[in-house]
Amino acid sequence: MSIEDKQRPQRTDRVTIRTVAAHAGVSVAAVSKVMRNAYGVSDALRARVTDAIEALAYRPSRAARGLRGRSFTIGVLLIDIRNPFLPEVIAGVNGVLAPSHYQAMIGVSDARVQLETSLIESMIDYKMDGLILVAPRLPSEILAKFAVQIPIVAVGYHDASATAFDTVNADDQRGAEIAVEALLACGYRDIEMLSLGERQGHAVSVVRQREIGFRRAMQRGGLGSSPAISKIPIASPKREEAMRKFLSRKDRPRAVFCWSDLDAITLLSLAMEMGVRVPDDLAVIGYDNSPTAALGLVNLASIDQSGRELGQVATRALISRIEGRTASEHIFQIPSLVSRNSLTRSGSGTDMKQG
Amino acid sequence: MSIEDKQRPQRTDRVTIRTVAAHAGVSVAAVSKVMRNAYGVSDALRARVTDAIEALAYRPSRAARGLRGRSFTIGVLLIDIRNPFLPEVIAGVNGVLAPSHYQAMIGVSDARVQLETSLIESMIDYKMDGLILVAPRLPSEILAKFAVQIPIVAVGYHDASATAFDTVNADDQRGAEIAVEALLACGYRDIEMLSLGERQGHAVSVVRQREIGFRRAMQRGGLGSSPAISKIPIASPKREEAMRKFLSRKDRPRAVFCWSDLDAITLLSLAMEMGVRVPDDLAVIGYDNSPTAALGLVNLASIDQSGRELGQVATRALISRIEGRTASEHIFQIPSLVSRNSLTRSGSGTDMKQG
DNA sequence: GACGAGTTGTAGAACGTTCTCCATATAACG
DNA sequence: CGTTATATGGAGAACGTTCTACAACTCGTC
Repeated sequence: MSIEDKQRPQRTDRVTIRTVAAHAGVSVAAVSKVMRNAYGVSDALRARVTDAIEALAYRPSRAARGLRGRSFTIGVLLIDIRNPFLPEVIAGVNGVLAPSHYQAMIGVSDARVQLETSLIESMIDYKMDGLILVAPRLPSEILAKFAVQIPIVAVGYHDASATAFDTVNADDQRGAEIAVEALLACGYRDIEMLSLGERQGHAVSVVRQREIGFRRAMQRGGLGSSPAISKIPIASPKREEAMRKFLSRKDRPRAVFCWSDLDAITLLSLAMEMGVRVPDDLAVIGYDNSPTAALGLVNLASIDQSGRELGQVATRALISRIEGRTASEHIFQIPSLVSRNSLTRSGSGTDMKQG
Repeated sequence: MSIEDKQRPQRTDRVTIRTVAAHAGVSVAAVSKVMRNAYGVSDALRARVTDAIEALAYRPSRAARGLRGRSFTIGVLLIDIRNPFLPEVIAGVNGVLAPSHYQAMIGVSDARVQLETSLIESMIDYKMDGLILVAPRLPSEILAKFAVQIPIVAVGYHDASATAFDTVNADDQRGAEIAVEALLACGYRDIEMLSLGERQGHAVSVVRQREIGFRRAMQRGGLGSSPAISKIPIASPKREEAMRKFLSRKDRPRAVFCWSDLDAITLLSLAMEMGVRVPDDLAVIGYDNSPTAALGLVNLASIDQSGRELGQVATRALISRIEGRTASEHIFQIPSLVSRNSLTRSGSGTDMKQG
């Protein structure tokens, strides 16, 4: 039993930059230069190297790259993977990234601050080139601290005063206003908002922004100085319970604006079960214009904020930041209303857009 | 202008293993040993090092780790992020991983073989410790080739003869059988399956497996040797078109089994729009038991395969493989029926489980 | 009091890139 | 022909870990 017999695990001897260099008869540095198409490479050399790369099917190690320079990977952090709005954002990100040499790696934090922190740290430790955080929970100061180490773009995070990172948002205040205006236009006066009962809802969260917009539009419409906002728990047994309670209230409002389709759709469903007619007894308007809302069976009017576009814009912003921009950008998108039967019987099918 | 003036970008001098070693007054190797809790560390040394780690808030670089040893990251590859079945799998994966020191990074291939390949390669290049592929499109030989380089567990990929990687599946044949048996039990005889029109549907795909199960159960029930299976395109304009056509067919069957809730729900919706009553004119049963199916508004009977559990089982299998197992495992889960109104009026609410 | 066995710590070579200098070749110009 | 600029290729030091050898030290034990 010689030492050689210690079977090295699975040494599938990798094709490294050295292999390529040897095969092409040039130096390692030369290959690296070609890869990064850096300055100082003749056409002849480039050809030789690219041929060798092709012939050997060489792929640079992302781990090694990250150790020294770029990893050509951007991290995307999702608060939650169940909300149908988020896949749209991913689709936007992937769409922009596809033709580039960047790739996206996604982490899911399940809305837990601790996991969120550790995922961001991991992504930094992986030397990813930049981060897109979708609706992060962490406070702005902490994000700023991270942003020193890695370019960051936050989506669905309202902090236009942040200087260390960029933000990309739909104008959630305006979205809520549009919702209220639509309800007013249909003649409803007794309107309430169903919002999210967060443990720690900072002002930066989209939910709070929608509340602000709701209040403002209500006041502007002359409907009292402190319009009613009910908080619905996020977890499943209490959530339905709260909705049922809402639906069976004697002073139930005539119309309701839900912070998310997720809630609006469940509400619609419970309403049907409990014999509350929509929109005759209760008009409902949601947020996100999710695929389910568009189903004829559901037919939920909703505010559309095009997650896809948000993802695209965020990705472009991130890349420009990776490539050197230092001044922060804060981009706003204007949402629009998609009117459907839950708002008014006549609203069926027609998508009336509003600026 | 001296050379020093060339502002180094953002040198946030990182706390490295060397910093920790210096702070604790020990060697780099000692710190590494403590990190990996390797053999040959005294309690005193361990204490000194852990204190230093704590004090400096040291985090090992994942990039550097990957270069030499483990990266403590596992990659999850999703074919598609829109199918509501997939978030469940992720939840299962994250649940098992949470207490460990592993972390999941997710890639989304959008069902494109090329992107799938390049994502797998990227994950290998990142020196991830293992891969969970959910419903991959690549042929078994290619997966086997990858499996030489990195431990792989495939979920929703029926190849029990694979020796290079593990598979974790719900028994999709049995699931389809259960669906057909339920329809038969309700007295339906004229049954058709709505399947997926894939470009390249290999036998390993869950869809084909469900077709096989469908055929077998139909034959066993004495309903002809080649029962009808309609293929529905996956892309959006043609998809609805095909469903409308199906619904308006003169020889439309009395009951239909859909390969996925995704299709079943859209079908339900279109049926309502076109005045086809469910289940009176047409009974419908789906697959996946997605959250939307459970809505009172939708009330779709469906085969439940617990994506969460699949994710958990796959993760455990992967970890055991990472830690040395070489014999391949092929795990099967038995799905169950969740009966609802789309199957029969009386089915409302009660979840009748079947083995 | 020499020798093996066991324990604890360290030096230093990987790992696969990037990137800063530096060396050489060629061109341009007086 | 000498001098200077410019283009092209290469050497070799990082980057932050892991991990194999090996050194040093402590005990028994003969």
